[in-house]
Amino acid sequence: MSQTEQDLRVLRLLQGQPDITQRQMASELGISLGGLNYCLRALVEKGWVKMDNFSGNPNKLKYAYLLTPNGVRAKTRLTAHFLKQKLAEYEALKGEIERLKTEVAQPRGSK
Amino acid sequence: MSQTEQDLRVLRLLQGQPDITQRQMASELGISLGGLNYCLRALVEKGWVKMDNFSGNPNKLKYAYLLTPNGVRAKTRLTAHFLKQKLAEYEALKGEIERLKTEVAQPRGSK
DNA sequence: CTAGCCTGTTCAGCGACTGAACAATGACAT
DNA sequence: ATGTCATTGTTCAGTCGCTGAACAGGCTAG
Repeated sequence: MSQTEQDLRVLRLLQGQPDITQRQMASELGISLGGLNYCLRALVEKGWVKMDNFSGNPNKLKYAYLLTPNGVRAKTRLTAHFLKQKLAEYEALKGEIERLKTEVAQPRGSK
Repeated sequence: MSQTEQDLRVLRLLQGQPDITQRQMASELGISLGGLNYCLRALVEKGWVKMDNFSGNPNKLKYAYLLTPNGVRAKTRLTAHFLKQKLAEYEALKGEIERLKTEVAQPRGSK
């Protein structure tokens, strides 16, 4: 999976559910905790996600992961980008599948 | 891309064109020369591909990359495997595309 | 106060590469 | 023969996106 696609999946998850633990995110996306932390850090670095202390207590470990305005814009842009890309993929798969069917039906070297 | 899919792409390339340079292969597959060499080495290690000196001269650098009998069997098996997987991917993409269309049409936070 | 649980953080290691340098060979011109 | 050059495969340090495991800080129940 490409990094930008992973980004979009995280953004989608957070927009619907800002108060979610990193472990829940990781499980939802099917990756490890360390891996998710790595992705999330990159999103914060890009300014797309902000980690806010939950309920205003400065010493709590639990965070809310909020999309910044730039994050919302990025999500819209990425969504459009992947819609386009996935439509192309879809068409490409048709051809790929036909080719595979042919090869399975008539393997070279068969008698 | 998964390693096994990359394997299949290399096998397909070689079955059609055993006398091809590593640079041509890399270019065809859209990866670097070092990367292709890495993949190819793994295929030789698995016994799916044999590197033969071209034209019987033991000191030539140019090789022919031949599929072994096991290589041919592996290619058939992988082809069937990916046919099945890609049909599933195809179905999954339909849903994914519909979801993306909805999000593009009705972005959250729009007035 | 202590034990246990839930948080996020960190880090060594790994797989699949990239990019660049390198080395061996053959062909060609001088 | 000798020097140059293009063409080949090989090697290696470094990067990226992770995994799995250990770690540390804070809350809650007993």
